[in-house]
Amino acid sequence: MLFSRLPPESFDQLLQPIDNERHHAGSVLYKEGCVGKEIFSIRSGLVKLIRLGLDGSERVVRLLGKGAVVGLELLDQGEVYKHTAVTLQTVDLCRIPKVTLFDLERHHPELCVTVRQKLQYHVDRADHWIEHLNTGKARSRIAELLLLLAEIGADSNGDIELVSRDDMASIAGITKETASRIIAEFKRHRLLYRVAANNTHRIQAEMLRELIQRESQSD
Amino acid sequence: MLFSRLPPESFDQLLQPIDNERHHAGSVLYKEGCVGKEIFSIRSGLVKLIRLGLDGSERVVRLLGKGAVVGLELLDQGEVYKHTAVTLQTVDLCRIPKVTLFDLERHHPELCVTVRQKLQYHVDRADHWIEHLNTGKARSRIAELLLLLAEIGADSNGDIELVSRDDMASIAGITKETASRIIAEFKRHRLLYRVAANNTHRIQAEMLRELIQRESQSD
DNA sequence: CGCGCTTTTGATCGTCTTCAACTTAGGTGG
DNA sequence: CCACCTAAGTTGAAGACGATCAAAAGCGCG
Repeated sequence: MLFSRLPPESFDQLLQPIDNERHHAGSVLYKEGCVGKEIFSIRSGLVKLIRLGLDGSERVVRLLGKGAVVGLELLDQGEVYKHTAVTLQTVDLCRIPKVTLFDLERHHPELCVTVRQKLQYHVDRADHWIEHLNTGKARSRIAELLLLLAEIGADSNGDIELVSRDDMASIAGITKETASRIIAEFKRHRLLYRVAANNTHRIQAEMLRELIQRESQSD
Repeated sequence: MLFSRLPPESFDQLLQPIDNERHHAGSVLYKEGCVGKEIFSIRSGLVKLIRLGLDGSERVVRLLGKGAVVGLELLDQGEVYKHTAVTLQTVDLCRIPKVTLFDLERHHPELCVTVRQKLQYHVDRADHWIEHLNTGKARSRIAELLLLLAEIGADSNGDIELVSRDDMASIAGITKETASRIIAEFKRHRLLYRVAANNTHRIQAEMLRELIQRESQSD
């Protein structure tokens, strides 16, 4: 994670502690516009970053999993968070005070590069979001979403936990009804099926990719 | 720009030069997937970053103007560019070899923070893109686009240079015909009008914002 | 078991896409 | 300087896709 390249003794005399925490699904890590002093490194589970519209509607702008760091905007850009961060599953994370990061950075300048890489990851994810989750027909977008979930949120078996239809809708820029219909269609065609009592699902990644290709060439 | 906080003498003995260049509209700065050794700091004019789809279609993922730096992915992330960068207008820029940046960074560790801020800017722009240019009805999106152009690309009079209908379409995730119709409608309602022989236009920012609000509450 | 919430499904409606024809603008060469 | 050519933009008509509204079904939980 963020500090994996630092020697253990660097942590001996920190002014503020780095906490490990476990959150259940639906926990709000922080809110858009609120002053904050902590960033979060995700050890496991999925977190969504959302923006609230004037009318109260929410738009998901990023899904982040293991290894990602959220709240980095606090470092270079003022004291308020730019998104609301909500856990989508049970999430294990480190809560890192911003001052702690500054402390460590003073003795380990190379940490700045690590942070930059974490930021670059956000850029890459955002670009991918625009290109794949907000482009093309609804069917393709949901297919892309399933592939994304498999990429960043798969368990040891490669299985995924589906997000709510509302979240799917807000991710893909469609309505929850459309999302529901498409998921139902995918299940009927066996592109997606449940493998446990909870909402653990398995996807046919290759067939989903073929579907995406078909949809785009017909346009 | 990127080096504004560095002392002038830092540039005396650089191994490689920093060039100032002027490009006309339609110039390709670099291509997605190509190995590159230079980043670009924009002094004036607009640049688009695009991603190419499997079918040859292009998707604009960012518009950048004065002060933005493009190609930063080379620093932390391998040697190839992740987008194709194309100038939309006459653009003045600095071409900065990546090794030069590393050189300078060695003697000026604070430069790393500056780079981080430039990256954070990309994240902010990408989030804004998702929230405003890829959400809601086509009319709102085009209105948002005009506001964006005014924000990052306005001249000293606050006037903007319109982008092509194709670019509008690729930015907002709609078709060029729809973009054309909406621009025509805006002109009819005097939300937008030409102020010179070239395509310099003036917008009624406040009325556009009202339009956006109206559209979203009726959903 | 009943309550509330999410999901599903259906029917209708509106927006945007698509395809095609036409117009305009810009650039080149006669 | 104008005729021509090509690319960009405009406009219309048709149809598709997704949104919307409404109702029913499924599900978790007290």
